[in-house]
Amino acid sequence: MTHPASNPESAVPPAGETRWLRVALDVPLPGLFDYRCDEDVEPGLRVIVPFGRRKLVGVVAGLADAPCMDPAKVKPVEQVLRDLPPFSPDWMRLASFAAEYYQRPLGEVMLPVLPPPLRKPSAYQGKRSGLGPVARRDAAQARHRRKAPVEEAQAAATQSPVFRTAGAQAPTLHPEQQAAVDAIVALQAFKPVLLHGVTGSGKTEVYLHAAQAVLAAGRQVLLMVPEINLTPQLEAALRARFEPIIGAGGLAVLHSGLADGERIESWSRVQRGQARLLLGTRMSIFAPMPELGMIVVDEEHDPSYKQQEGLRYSARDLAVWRAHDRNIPVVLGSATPSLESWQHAERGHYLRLLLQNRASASRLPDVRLVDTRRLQMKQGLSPQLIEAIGDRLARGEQSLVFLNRRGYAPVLHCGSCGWVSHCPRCSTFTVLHRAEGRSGYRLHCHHCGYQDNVPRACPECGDQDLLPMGRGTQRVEEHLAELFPQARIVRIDADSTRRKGSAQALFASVHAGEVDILVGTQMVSKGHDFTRLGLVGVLNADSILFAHDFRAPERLFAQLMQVAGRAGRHTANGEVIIQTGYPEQPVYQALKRHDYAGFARHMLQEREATGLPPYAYQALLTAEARELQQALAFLQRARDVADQAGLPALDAVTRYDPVPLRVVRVAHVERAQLLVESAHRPALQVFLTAWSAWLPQIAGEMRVRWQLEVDPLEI
DNA sequence: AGCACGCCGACT
DNA sequence: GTCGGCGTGCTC
Repeated sequence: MTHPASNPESAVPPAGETRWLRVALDVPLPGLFDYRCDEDVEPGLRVIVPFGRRKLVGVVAGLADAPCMDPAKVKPVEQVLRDLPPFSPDWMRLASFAAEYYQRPLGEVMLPVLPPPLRKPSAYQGKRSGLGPVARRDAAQARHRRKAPVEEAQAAATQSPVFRTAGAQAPTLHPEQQAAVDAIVALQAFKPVLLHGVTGSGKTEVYLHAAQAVLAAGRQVLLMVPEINLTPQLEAALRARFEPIIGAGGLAVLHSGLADGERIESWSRVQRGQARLLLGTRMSIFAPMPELGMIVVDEEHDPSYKQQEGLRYSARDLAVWRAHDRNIPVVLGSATPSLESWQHAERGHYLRLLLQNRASASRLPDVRLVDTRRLQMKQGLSPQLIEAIGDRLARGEQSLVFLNRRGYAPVLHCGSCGWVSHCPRCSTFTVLHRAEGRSGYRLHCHHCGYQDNVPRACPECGDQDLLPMGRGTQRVEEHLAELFPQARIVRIDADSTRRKGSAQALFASVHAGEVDILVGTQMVSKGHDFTRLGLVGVLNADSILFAHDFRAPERLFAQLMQVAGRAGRHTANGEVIIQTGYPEQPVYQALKRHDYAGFARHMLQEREATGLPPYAYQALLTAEARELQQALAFLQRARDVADQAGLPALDAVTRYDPVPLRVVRVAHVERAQLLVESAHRPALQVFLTAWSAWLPQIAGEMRVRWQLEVDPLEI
């Protein structure tokens, strides 16, 4: 490159022609980066820029009159990408808010949310790249449509015949649903709506009717769901319902399971306004939607809305922010709302709409608590549950046995010396697994993926009598097969569905009535409407209740309510049997009464008394190092800095002591954390902003990896 | 985070 | 003699 001073008239245009750009790049450095450019560039466009020895795609965050550094050191933009319209100001505001709120550089928000090829310079440079991935995809689409319009129309017509015939007409709503739709449609501005509907009450129909009104008014709709892979039914239903209104390209889908090309297509169609309805997982909160008119967050309490790596955002919280920013309604739906949302509704900040009745006119299932303390259990199954499963079998109905623990047994144990199987890389026990599809057992670590053969004898004392302790889904499945040899049993968990498409196939066999007893982890609790399922049995619920943090009861309630909701949707007398050693616990008593409101009231009182969320706002600093001591020392210094450096809002922020994580070591890395908390969100925010400026240098000196998580879900 | 430069052990 | 370990320094 020619130096401007040595050769002013060649490489560098006249001073008046140079634009100074402030560019967001995906690098862990604070702030924006200056570049010069001699074409007209609007904020929101992507550019390819040189950065050190590599090239990066960045987003133009703004223009400046002058660079923030020596102009001679400012490099020129290599290429301005115009394959998509510039990101709109509201998209830029959303990204800026997320960056500030979650304490990360803007580029670490803007770039990772793009479909991967849109942020790779190599997709635009080199002989095969043509005009870039968007143009290539557009061309391929056009070719495809020219070549095979007939086949495509036929494929669309034959696809999911059930929904096509049944779904194109919107079903009539019952009065509660109609009232909810009317209330939502009447909103002309920002207003969060908490749609509290029992399982099976037809929340989805409310979303669809409300969406239809927004689409008819010419605006776009974002519908977020916790997981999309398990519910292709919803996509098919949306297609059938809305394609007549918004056309074949009017629906787009966005989730991490899509191939790059598919993601580019959805992204570009919504950004250009061609797609009018976007169905997606949490990542779709960052989709550019220039005419967004409503956001729906289905199952808003679901922890999947919290991103657990990189930028740890809550898609639900961002949905509320984005709706506020755009002054549009946002609908949060759940049978078991998060306590945060419930409290907003209690205070009148959110409009609460209630659906109390099941749409299919079936009753809610009876919930029975079986006190396991006074019972002779058979392999973890109470006599009551065994009898109930037998009854359902005799009536030709299905039963679901829910157990949140996969594998055969949680641990292998030596009866003579007390040795238990453990992971050499982690501070965890290894879980005994029966090999899928083969005979024999293996030991698995659920934290790092380590696997080992089962030792013939105890590594400590040589005793040969090693026994599995406790039980997981595999062992329960095995025992049920012994108890009910005539029953057709299927197990659905992360192990039995590892192969791609196998989950689909297993669920299909359940739906087809080819299964009598279904054994599964939480995978089975989401979304599925099993028509012949009459009984749900819950094993080992207590372990969820006591093993975790202060949100455990809330999560357990939601999970059990959801799994209980699988029972008796279409059968006459659905029943749920919960085996517990603590039937008097409020969470179980509330479940028995189907009393979310009572449970929430109790929990909120407890949270208020103990000063926990939603009465406090939290942030968690986590450190990772080879030795726990390093991690703790880093956190202690971070805390000392907070205490001594005169940070803002100090008196409004509680700093706790650094503590090791519950599972200290994972894959030879030891972890600790430090909690900070405030009753005032803005106070916590100003504190965090000042505090986090100190952290990189401390961590650099102490050679520790760290991350700061705002509004952590688990502590 | 990358990616390079830079100074010390086991290989053709 | 080199290939390669990862320590540390920089990126508009």
